[in-house]
Amino acid sequence: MSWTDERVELLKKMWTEGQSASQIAKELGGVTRNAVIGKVHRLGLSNRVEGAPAAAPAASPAPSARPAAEPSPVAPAAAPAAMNAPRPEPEPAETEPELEPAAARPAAAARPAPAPQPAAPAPAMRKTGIVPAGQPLPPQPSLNEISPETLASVREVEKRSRKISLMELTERTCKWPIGDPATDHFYFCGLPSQPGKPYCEAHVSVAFQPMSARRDRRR
DNA sequence: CCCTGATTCGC
DNA sequence: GCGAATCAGG
Repeated sequence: MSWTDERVELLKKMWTEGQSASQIAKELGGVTRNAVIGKVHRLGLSNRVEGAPAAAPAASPAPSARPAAEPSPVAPAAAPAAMNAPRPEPEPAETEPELEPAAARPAAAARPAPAPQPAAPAPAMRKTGIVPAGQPLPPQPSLNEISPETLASVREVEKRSRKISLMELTERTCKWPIGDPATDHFYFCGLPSQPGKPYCEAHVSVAFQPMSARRDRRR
């Protein structure tokens, strides 16, 4: 493989968007992330600053937070297929890469995760009256069990998700489903999952919640 | 161990 | 110019 104009352009685009070198390499095919990085430097666009820190931080296991206790899963296998039905399209289109690093994950930091109790079964879906494609949706945490901050960060993440298909899921990709499985607008988050967990940081914070937090929020 | 980008240097 | 190997770091 060689650096054709097209490939270079895709490289530039993805790098500008904040994609990691490995993701770019995967997309291009036939090159390693080293090749991508090398090319990036030779092109002189190494300075990726200027409001585009997107790349999923491949976070290292937080040492201080989350001691020994594991939070109780809200609905591990269940899918939050349609968090709220009125949502039209998750499509970010070709808009600005508008990003805010710090604000993107406030909820995760704000959840110390105390000792968990046995998880209660996921509550049945609230009567919203909207069933997009005829098929019943899987059980999912109701909206009033998710803190507004967490919800907001999740929505942000979903805009930035890699939108991968079932076949593209691996051990280390977030398996959080987005959209309605019965429609064309269905995909998986695909961002790097937390080590040992099926979801990325943001979705872990929704799926795994301490009982106390859930109790406090329940109505 | 997973990942990130940066640098070096033989080709 | 290219990119594997290596380095430094989260």
